[in-house]
Amino acid sequence: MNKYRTHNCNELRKEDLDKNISLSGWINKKRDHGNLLFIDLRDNYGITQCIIDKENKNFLKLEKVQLETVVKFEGKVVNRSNDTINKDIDTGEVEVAINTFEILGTCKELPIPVFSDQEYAEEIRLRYRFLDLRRKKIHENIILRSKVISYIRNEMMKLGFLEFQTPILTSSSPEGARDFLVPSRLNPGKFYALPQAPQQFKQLIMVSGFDKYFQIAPCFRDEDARADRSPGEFYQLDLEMSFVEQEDVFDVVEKLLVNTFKEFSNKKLMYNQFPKISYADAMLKYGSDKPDLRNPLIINDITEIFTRDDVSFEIFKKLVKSGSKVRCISTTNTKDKPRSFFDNIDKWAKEQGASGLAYFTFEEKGDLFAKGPIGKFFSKEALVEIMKKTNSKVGDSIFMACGKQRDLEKITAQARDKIGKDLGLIDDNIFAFCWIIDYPMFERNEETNKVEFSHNPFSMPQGNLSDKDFENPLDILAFQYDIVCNGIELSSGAIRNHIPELMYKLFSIAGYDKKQVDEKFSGMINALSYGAPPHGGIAPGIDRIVMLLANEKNIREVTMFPMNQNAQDLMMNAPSEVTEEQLKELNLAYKTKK
RNA sequence: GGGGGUGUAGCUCAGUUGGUUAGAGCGAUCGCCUGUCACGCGAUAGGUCGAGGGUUCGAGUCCCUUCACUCCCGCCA
Repeated sequence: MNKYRTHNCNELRKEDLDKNISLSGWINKKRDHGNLLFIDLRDNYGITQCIIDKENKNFLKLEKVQLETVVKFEGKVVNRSNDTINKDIDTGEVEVAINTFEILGTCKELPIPVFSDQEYAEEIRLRYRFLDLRRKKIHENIILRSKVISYIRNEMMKLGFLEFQTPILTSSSPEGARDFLVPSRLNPGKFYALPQAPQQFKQLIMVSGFDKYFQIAPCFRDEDARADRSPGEFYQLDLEMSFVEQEDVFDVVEKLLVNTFKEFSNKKLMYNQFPKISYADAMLKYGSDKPDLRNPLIINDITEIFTRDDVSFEIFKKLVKSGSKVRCISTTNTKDKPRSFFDNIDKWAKEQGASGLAYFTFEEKGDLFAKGPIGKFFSKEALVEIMKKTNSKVGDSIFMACGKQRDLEKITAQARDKIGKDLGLIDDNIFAFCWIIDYPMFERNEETNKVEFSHNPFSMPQGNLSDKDFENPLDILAFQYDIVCNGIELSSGAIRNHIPELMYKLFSIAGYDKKQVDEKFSGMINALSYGAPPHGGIAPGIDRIVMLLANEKNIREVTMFPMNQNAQDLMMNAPSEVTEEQLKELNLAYKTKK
């Protein structure tokens, strides 16, 4: 028999009445009636009410024991009278009459209570993460994460994928995020990098003939944190398949995600087959390549309106003449919204650094007219044209902004979210997935004016490219795709370029000559020239999937031991200083910043 | 690197126009209480008001600087 327990704290039922049992766990809560003491004993599995009274010689000692002390109780399972049954816990029909107890682990005064629904400052939660993790909600989130990962792993194996580990110490790559570097003791002056993703390795696995690979892969990027982005490390379901086209990858991932989300959430899926939206369409209609499709609002381009003679909104007309565009959002039946609704949105837009959002409402009093501060600048005919372009009717309102394309996309995308939320148009009980496809291969860096890879340099360009196509590299599309859910980017992937000559060509457009490519990507480019299968894959973010399933807005709520915004682990005290000897051994010296 | 928010007891927070000794709930300690499940009742302890400087007869409150945490922008192929 186990020394500590015969049952866990969620096991005892009516059938166990009169049994002599032992339980071990944490003292979750005490209710001390002076001569009668109730103790809720908690472990990973649940809670059992235990009871002792003054007749027992241990009563006075137990009365003094602190919350969160780890104890072992020996006692008898006894019945609860009908009026004292607790339906909120699984063991609520019985309780344990304590005979003896033993303290297994003492507990000092708590810096944060474990038994409480209160919110606490993150700093203290992270410092005492082991206490925080005892609390119900986050404890369940972490268990959910474990179950989701097991489920995914199981599904992947059923689909014929093999799981492989790839190196954590690898080489720095010139593209992408900032690397975490690790000095090499045996190779002075040289550094490993932690992988931003096992990108090259998974392609090499395909070249090695393994056909279908997956891994719950740690990825390391030294970039600043956000609510949905941990600093340091995160996990991806990294997968890659040989002899596939884009649609084959879509099939696998779509089924996997639909099954996973149906298994672990009661929320409805808006689409069982994810709609496919081209990058260009997404940028126009949603101003973003991660649109929240729960939000029905759509952005329209009405630049043309401002070239008409019967429109006299001179500020916009002038800007349009010098190359700016005008885009708008139409809201349904908002004519009765108070003035403050419109002004708040305009004010909000100014706070976002835009020049504001102009607005008016289509109204009819015998004749069609636009109500609002700028309504008078539009003729009836112009209004009809706007209604046509935006699919609006009388009673609807138009919010518009004017600017350079990129700024305009940004502010209208934010405005779409803001107005959608303000109008209550977003159903929180829905998951709306979509694919974003047809990403451009290259984009122009606005600062340097250089052509750069817009996403992954290893992606396969679309079409049979002739030399002529390379004269306009910005027009080349890639077999590159993202999955988005409720406005959160869940993953990105691509069909890879497995043809070395084509790879050199594309890299040359981004300003890398053959020698540089050979140096930087030696492992890959070399491998591709020894018989590489066509292949492609994707890498859904595990943390964000669990975040959506757990209905959390912050990734730290589904991460066991996260770092804070400054990439510090407050519990383990990382990063920390190292000794002179350690630095010397690594041939390192550092300069103080000043 | 930049912008916003927050910082008062171990924890969560209140603190009016600048005005006497800075409060509450939970937790801790002590006492009372035999059916609670957020048990109840009474008492006690617990504070460099994030830090530094300034204005003022007087600063938790106003001003400046700075630190920490957080959200956002940049960044994140």
